[in-house]
Amino acid sequence: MSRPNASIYDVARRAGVSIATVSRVLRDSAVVAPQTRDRVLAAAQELRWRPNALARGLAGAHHSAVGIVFPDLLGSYYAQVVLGYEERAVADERSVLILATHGRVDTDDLVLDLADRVDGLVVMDRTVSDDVIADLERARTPLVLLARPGVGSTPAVRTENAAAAAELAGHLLGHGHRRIAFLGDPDAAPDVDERWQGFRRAHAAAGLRAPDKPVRCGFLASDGRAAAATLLGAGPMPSAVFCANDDIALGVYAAAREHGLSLPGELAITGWDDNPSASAVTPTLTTVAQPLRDLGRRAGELLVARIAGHPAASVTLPTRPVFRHSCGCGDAPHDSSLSTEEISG
Amino acid sequence: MSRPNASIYDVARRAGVSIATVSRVLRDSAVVAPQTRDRVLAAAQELRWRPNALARGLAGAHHSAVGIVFPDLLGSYYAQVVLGYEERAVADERSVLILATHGRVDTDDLVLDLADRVDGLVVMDRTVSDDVIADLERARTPLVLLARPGVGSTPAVRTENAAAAAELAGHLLGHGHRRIAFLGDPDAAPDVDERWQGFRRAHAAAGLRAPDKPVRCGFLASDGRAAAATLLGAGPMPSAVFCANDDIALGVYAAAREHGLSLPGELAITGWDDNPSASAVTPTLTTVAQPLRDLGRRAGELLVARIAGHPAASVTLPTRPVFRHSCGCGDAPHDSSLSTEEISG
DNA sequence: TTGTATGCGTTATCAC
DNA sequence: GTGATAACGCATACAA
Repeated sequence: MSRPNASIYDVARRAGVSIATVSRVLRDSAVVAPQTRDRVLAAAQELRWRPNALARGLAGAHHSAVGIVFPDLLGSYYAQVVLGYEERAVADERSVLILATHGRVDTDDLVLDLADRVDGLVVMDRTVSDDVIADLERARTPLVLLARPGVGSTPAVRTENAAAAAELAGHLLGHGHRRIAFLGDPDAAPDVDERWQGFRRAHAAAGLRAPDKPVRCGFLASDGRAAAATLLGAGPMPSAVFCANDDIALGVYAAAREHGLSLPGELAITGWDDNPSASAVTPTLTTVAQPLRDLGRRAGELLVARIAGHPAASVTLPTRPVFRHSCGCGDAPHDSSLSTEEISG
Repeated sequence: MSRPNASIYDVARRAGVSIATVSRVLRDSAVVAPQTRDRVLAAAQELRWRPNALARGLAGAHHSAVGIVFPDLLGSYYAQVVLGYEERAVADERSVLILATHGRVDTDDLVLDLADRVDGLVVMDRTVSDDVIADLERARTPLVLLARPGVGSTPAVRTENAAAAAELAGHLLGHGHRRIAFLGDPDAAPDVDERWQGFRRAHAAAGLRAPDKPVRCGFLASDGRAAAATLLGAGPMPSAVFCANDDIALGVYAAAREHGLSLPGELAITGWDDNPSASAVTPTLTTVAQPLRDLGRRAGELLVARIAGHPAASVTLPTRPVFRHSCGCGDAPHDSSLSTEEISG
């Protein structure tokens, strides 16, 4: 709204046509005589006219924009997902509005406001209350859930967690580990909860007893470091640590070194995400790769489809354990095959 | 645009008042009789009415939104800055639109489109051509530059680079290093260029000869790793590596280990940014801390001021070298004082 | 204190 | 092919 700019009327006048014609050439809809078209284009150019997005939206009943709500951008996870989403949205000629909830509590109103400015919305994790989700659905706002289970008829885009977690935990168990700590907060995100479930399932499948509860901590390296410091400082030491993500795992590396523990000999460690740094640290980190960028992209795709009125079904993207050195594997790290095929429905 | 919703007319009718009155209570502007106000509020509630953002913007000639253009969100840098910006914008009741340029070349049009949907714009690095910057200024779009020099009367928010780089390089020189490689691409970002200048200045000040040119590489750990692999594989080995950011430095750690080099004994390393992982790796990384979140916040602040019509001057935020172990310092890491006071103008 | 009327800059439905 | 003109939903002078 910075330009006290030319309007469609000015262009029409200068080109000697009506605004209807200007609108037509602008959207190259309908048939316009080539020479008329050229005159309009020339006039628009000379006046440096750019159609007003607000007016266009009001008249056309659409924003040409989509939104996404996420907790924050710390760590490598959200940034990648958001980037994939943005890419898809822009490819569809839509602007993307973001809303980070941080630790804010008054989030509901912000989300509702955001919803008023877009044609559709992607909501990650548990950033938005189920009440608001329901309100939005009731108001017919096209919605796609990301990294959280679908509710009602709202589709969700997710990555597979439980099976991969079970495979990874089973692998650790196979290495002979009998005291494996789980670092991460199942209540912090649905994904973590599913990893925790898979972790327990692997123990059960092996006829072993999993720890009663996880060692709860945040998603950052500093969180993992603090949690590990406590863990390693008291009580019976675990021989392995299953971390909810790579950042946490990296924090555990630091804590383990401070305790003079050799890795993976005295402490095996696994992460999740396959960060760029996962393959750069020593020992290289055994983790689970997941298509973060695609995750965002698919969410954008589903949303665009819903906006167009097409039905959209939930999708679960496959994940893949990547065995490197930190779990105790030797010099021949190998990748597992996909833990799951892509699932629709 | 999902709700075939109630309009201000519906609310007015239901409350038995005119739309002007509804508008008044909505913005609680002017004086409205308490009981009238209550009736309107009740009607709005019952109809679940939410004012149309497009219509509001069109009538009021503003978007209540701001935008930001950045290259991507990889690494820890941009994400933090964007987060700070978003926070500030939302505090001002503005939505934030993002545009990542990735490697795209047709960026100019996207930026112009974005500009049509916001009240003001922040542009990072060299994501936008100077031509477009000029166009935007000419069109009176409030603009703030971020992590790049100001142009004309457009204010910029930056962090100090040259002095801190000189201090850091001088420190390395003080440790006795005589072959220090610079890893990073001065052409990739103005900040990197200034670090390169400071790096050279320190050599000159010590009467020593700096390398003729930098070892150019991208911003990611993988880039640093590849560059370091080449560097360490051929020619005379440097005894220290000055990296343009922490991610690059982490990549160098990996390459150094593959070459069997002990750190920092056989190779000293410094980074930039003070990532969360900088203090978690072994040896802890000597780097330069800069207030990323504030950087974004200040940009938002300046932009909001400009939008309000206030004059806004450029700002340079202070940075601070953090000496840890990777540069060869012993067990008593210490922080330097601020490299600069905050500078306005 | 409240209502009337007009403008904001498009799109789209009609005629011509 | 092109031109009037009515929405679109709200804000706001101007009246009352």
